[in-house]
Amino acid sequence: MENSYLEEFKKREYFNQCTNFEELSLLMNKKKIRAYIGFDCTAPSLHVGSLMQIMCLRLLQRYGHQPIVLMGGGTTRIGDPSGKEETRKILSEKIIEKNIKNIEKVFKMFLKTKDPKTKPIFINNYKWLGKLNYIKFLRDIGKHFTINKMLSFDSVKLRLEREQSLSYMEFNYMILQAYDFLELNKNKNCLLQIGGSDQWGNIVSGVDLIKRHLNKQVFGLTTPLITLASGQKMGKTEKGAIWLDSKLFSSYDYWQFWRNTDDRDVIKFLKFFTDLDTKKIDSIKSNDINKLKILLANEATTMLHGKIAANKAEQTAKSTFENKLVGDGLPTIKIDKEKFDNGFNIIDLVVASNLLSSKGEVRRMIKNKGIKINNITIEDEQLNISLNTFNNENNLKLSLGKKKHVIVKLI
RNA sequence: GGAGGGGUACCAAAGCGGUCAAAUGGGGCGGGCUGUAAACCCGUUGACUUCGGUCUUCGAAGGUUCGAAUCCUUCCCCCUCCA
Repeated sequence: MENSYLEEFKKREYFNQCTNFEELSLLMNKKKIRAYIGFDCTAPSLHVGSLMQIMCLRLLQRYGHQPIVLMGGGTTRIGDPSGKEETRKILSEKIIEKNIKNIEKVFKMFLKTKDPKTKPIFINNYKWLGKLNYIKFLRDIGKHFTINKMLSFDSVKLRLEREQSLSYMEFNYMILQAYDFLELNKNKNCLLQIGGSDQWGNIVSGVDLIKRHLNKQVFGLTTPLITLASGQKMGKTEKGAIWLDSKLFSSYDYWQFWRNTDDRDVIKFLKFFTDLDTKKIDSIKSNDINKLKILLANEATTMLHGKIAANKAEQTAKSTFENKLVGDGLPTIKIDKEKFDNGFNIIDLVVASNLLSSKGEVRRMIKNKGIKINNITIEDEQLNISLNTFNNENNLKLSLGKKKHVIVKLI
């Protein structure tokens, strides 16, 4: 009988490959296990590109297993060569520490932390990588790796084929990741590593290493690369990453991100990024795709920012888009009342609101009919905004295009 | 170590003494259509401007010239071939 966790894992289409699916299924039926996913600490937070991995851990908890969140504090000091065109920049230790703290917060939003049996274990691989003894490491661990095999991994092969340089440091990344798994197995009895499909080689290396070094069987499981209808990669838009951190990306924007999902991706996203029952999702035949998008936005936002923030985002969106009113969840900027005494030039106002950063850009936008005040398109760049443009609550809605709005408030 | 090729805006790529703030494509942004979607069409894409212009930008620093992304010198980086 297929294990229920793995069954749902497949239903949600998280499944890509497994080192030994049948055995893993048997094991997970027999007992609750610990599984880990490693996260890179290069950035100050995680973005939606890591969301599927987070959801895997969340799912683990729902079935009574315990997730281990491995922070790559040590490996971040090296840089994974996988798929990268160039050598990564090496970050300072201080920044890495700061990043780790911030990233942990993300997990505390997505994962339940009360139940001692399933609460996430946070661990930083710098703990062991930082004090490795080179000679000892080569003798104990290095002997299990052959260069022949290492050269055959895609991450290495691609770099060599393109004749791009691959430093010895980066070349060692997979050994270190394999060693992480070994450490987690020895000290935390971790039996499974999950990761994105690009991690397959590294994961298999860990499974092999544990087999050879401890003669124990452990497992690896990978998730597919998410392909968007638009052909882009999940998580990074041209404007920047969709951060899982309200300081870097507001809950309103986060809600908007999901609300604006491509029609073709909606069902997929509901499976990937919500807890909604897969049967229910499959049975949805809503001819109103926009309702589904709102559902998706609410579910996804609630998970990260909480129900209150999600509701507020929905209400704000409703009043700004449907009723064209001033939604009070919109970002607000405050400006001294006196500055409007002689009128405040529209161009300066847009710049002051941070909607745009250069005056030339504002002029262009005005020419293109992209700037509105209280839903009225601005035609004249000489326009001065006076106090009577504000409503009784001393507010004014300034819009750039259809989707970006700020409230200017007098103080 | 030797011989060549190259570094141009967000990316790719043209330009190879003035007419170059720099063709073209992609991307981005705005408008139209729509459903806060997609596709499509249009505009726009260095900064400041009293809209006359002014300033900064073609790997870095110098130089030649009335004038340089374009020519010369030095330096840095990348690639290809040979050892």
